[in-house]
Amino acid sequence: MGHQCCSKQKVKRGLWSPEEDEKLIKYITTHGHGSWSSVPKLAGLQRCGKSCRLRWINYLRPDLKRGSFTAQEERTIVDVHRVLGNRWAQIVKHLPGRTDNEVKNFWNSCIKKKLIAQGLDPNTHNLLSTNYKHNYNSSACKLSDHSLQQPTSTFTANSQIYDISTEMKAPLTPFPTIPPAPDANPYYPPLVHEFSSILTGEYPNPNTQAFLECTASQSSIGSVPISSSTSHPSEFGMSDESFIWAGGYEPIQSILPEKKQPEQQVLETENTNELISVGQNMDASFETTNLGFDFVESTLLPCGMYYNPNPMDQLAWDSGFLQEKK
DNA sequence: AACGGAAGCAACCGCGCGGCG
DNA sequence: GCGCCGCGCGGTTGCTTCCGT
Repeated sequence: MGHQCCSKQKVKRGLWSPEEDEKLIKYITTHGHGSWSSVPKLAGLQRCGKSCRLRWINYLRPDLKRGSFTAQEERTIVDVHRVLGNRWAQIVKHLPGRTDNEVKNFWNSCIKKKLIAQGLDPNTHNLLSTNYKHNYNSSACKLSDHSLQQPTSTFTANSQIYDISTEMKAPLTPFPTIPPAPDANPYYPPLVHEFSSILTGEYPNPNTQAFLECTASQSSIGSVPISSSTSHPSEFGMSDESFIWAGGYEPIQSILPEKKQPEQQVLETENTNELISVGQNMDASFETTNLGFDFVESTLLPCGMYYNPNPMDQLAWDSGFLQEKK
């Protein structure tokens, strides 16, 4: 049975041939898609409009990013999914060049299994029972596990800023309980409660200390430094890859930050691809601050905790400079 | 080399929503 | 208000490729 939209036509189904692709590309790049239902006829295709639309959006669009997901994209997906659930169309808005279908497939084929293998319920992102985890361990994804070894999160405050305001499934419930520390869970690396103490700690690499002191000393609310950073680890001879966040799992209660102008928060992140994309995400988030929501600084943690990341933390998270890799 | 199961991914299906007459 | 239509979305299917035996 064909689609409703094309029940009167004889339509082809299944995989698209290169010739069909060519016809569709040629038509849309020349005329735009307009009404999808009329595209097949006008483009000379024996397909239904729905199929044309899907083919264009998921495969032929020129702005698509091909190739496997990066660790950063993976973290973004997890972060946003934690807030939105399976709303792929919303999730994919935070992954330029990706399609909802692609993200959905990636989630189902890989991330979901990774989360389960780590003892996390992929639906709720909360801890699973031991038995459940055990039962799924054997089916863990065999794809690259870079994200398991090196946290590279953007922490996507942008997506959560926007989506919390408009689409959050449940209200934030700050700190019902503090869960035990998961074992080096890459999806939920610890956050910055001990950030300020780190600043006064001792580091084998003096550059680390210098960088931390320089970049995170602007101001603070409570024990949480609120700062903008104009520095980059590389300026202190630090390699992005040489540091990872590996602290304890100690969430911090959200403290509403001072209202800050978005421009003040923009990081200079041109030095690595990783940080460039951080900057892009941050820029996107700043746009949403125009909406005037009070919780623009909030983001979610597992188990209903939340925390307000600031740009310094964002950078810290991504470059992983807070502690040296063992 | 052959086979079977698992994984990956493109495409389909059905439903809900919004615009319009 | 109602029905129709087109579109977009999320879930699912099924084909292809990969990988271990």
